[in-house]
Amino acid sequence: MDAAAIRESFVRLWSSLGTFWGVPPTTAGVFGWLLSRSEPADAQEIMAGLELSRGAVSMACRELRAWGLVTAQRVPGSRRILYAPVDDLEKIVRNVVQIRKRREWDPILENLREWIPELEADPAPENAVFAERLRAMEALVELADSIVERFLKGGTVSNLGLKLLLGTSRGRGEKARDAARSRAAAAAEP
Amino acid sequence: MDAAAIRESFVRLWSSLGTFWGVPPTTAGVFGWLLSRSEPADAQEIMAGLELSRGAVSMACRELRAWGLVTAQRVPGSRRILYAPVDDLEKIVRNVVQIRKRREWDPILENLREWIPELEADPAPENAVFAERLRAMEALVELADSIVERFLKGGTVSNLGLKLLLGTSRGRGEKARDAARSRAAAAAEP
DNA sequence: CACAACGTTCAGAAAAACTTGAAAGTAGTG
DNA sequence: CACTACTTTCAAGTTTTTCTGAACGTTGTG
Repeated sequence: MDAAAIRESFVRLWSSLGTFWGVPPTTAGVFGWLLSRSEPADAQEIMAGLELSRGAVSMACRELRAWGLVTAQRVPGSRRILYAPVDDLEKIVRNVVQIRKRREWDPILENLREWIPELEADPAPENAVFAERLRAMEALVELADSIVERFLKGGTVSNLGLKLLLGTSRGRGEKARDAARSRAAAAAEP
Repeated sequence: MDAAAIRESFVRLWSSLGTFWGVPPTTAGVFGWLLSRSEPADAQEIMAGLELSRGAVSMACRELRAWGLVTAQRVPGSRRILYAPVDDLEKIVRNVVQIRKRREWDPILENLREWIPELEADPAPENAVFAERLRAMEALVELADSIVERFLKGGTVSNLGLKLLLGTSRGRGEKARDAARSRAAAAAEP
């Protein structure tokens, strides 16, 4: 498989990954395509490279800018805009996590906090189990929330990772992963 | 808002959450509906409760069983099957994470490991940036992988959470979250 | 064995999500 | 200001995903 084929597969993979972080495949594909190139590209190049319509490219780039995943720069003396991918992976993860948290987790927590007292006020016994489950859920979401919050505010990914990796009890047949782990930790903290 | 209305909103919320963990809304809705009840239910009740077709209920329940989120139990002396939601949140999270990891992350890692050496073998200089990005990505995915692996194999959620919460540097204006955190930690380790 | 009571399957309908392309907007230029 | 070179928008079309329902399979019963 040569470089061109790898690039193509990579873009395909990245496109299909879109669902995972909540954007349409084309949008994710544009980001992947940008990542696979060493230079920024303008809309026409993206159109040509991915066989997309002008409109699709425009919308994908807008979305990517909104996620903080690409930067746009105007070429002086022209209306052309060059798009470059943000390639700091940590920043990418942070942006995605932050936006999804706001969009998805925060509303959940709000709902739970509103529902639980109302359910508890209702004396019907068949609600007890439901209320209890909601309470457990609230606790878990709050916990997850504070972990994510801490990640967003502060520590680096590798920091976070190392804490977890080294701080927890060992000796459960983990040897196989040690090599990968060290490589990962070293590379993630450049 | 009375209990019935809360139940309804909860099911709606849970349905919309389906995308988040990778199942169709109806499937997620069935799980939410089961969670909102204190007793197991059979297919007919689910059909009636959610206005779904027989087929949809059957498929949703199969899927939920495959994810390890509901248990099925036959009523003795009848063909009827009662479905009960697994309500151990930690188990739920673990199952979802495990399945998604297998389906989505593992293939990514395999691809990266295959592509990187091939790209490095290609002398064309415009591949250097791409290769470098793939390496960074590999490192991050491997790190994430080992964290997830550890979570799947071992520590409890609250364990994991506490390690992170208490082990990392403090003093960045975190006071506001302390209350929520303690409640969460206490409730998650019953 | 035949019938009743359920569960399962899957081709096709319905709905949702995505993309296109043509029209409209805007910045540079002579 | 008129013209060109771009980008943005959005209604309509296309593709993908999800749901339905009728036909089929199984288990229990008399």
